[in-house]
Amino acid sequence: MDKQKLLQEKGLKTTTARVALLDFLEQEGSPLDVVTIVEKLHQQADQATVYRILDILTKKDLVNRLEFGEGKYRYEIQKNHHHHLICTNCGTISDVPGDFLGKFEKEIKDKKGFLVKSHLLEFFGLCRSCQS
Amino acid sequence: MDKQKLLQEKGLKTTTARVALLDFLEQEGSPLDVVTIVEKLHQQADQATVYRILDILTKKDLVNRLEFGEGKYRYEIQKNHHHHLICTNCGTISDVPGDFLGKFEKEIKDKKGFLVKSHLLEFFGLCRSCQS
DNA sequence: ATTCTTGCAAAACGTTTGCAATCCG
DNA sequence: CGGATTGCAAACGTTTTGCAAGAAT
Repeated sequence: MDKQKLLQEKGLKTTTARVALLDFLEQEGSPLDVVTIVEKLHQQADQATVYRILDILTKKDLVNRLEFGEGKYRYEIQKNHHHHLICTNCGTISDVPGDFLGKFEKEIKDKKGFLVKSHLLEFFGLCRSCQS
Repeated sequence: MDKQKLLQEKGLKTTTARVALLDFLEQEGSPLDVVTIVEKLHQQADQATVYRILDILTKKDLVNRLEFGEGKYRYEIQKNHHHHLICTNCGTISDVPGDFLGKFEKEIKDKKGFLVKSHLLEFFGLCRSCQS
């Protein structure tokens, strides 16, 4: 995917830091915290810059900001709607596809009058190799 | 509910700070952040103490720790399994009862081999009075 | 040329910790 | 009495911000 075009479409200037960050997140796939991102980006962007880029990319929906109850944020490249399976033993994070809450959100609208715009759903447990 | 008994059952000493905090959270009902709790507790407990109490009460399942993507934790008194409807306009938080994910968690186990132990689910949108 | 973006350093914010004093059982 | 709990202050990790320099359109 052409990162330059992606950025232009969102009205953002093309900079090496932004392209590097997008490339990196795309290649990684799973949600990472900022310390890790800065480390792996290896000098290509200052920490403050990383925060600023992640912030603006999140607002432009190119990146997804998540919380896993760790007291910090994680970021991943935007993809099809999915949730995460977080292994509380080894820390591995895998994706689980699908948006199966639509039915329930309609129910909420009907019964409570609350109009759901988005939701946050993550699963915690044990991955296959950590069960025994 | 008798807070002293509750604490004793969990092997915790009865202190004025703990009882005050439990009373307060029970009376409030919805999830609050620590600053708010300390404020409303009005001198009945230091901030560090509040953190420590919330920590231990969370571990003992008397209190529930939540994250709403705000970069901080919120705490509520433990009640029946439920999720939250968070109005992104006025900030009001209401409960929505029910644990309807069991079916999907079984599916996850069957298809992915991942054993779900707990989940995190919150809904964001507009409450009845903020739609127009 | 003008506006946007970056690096650096400092600050802000939420949370945790060390230690001595105090309280509970 | 002895161990658990607390207050205070300091430390910590994460995130944000001010400002001057630099880069993109």
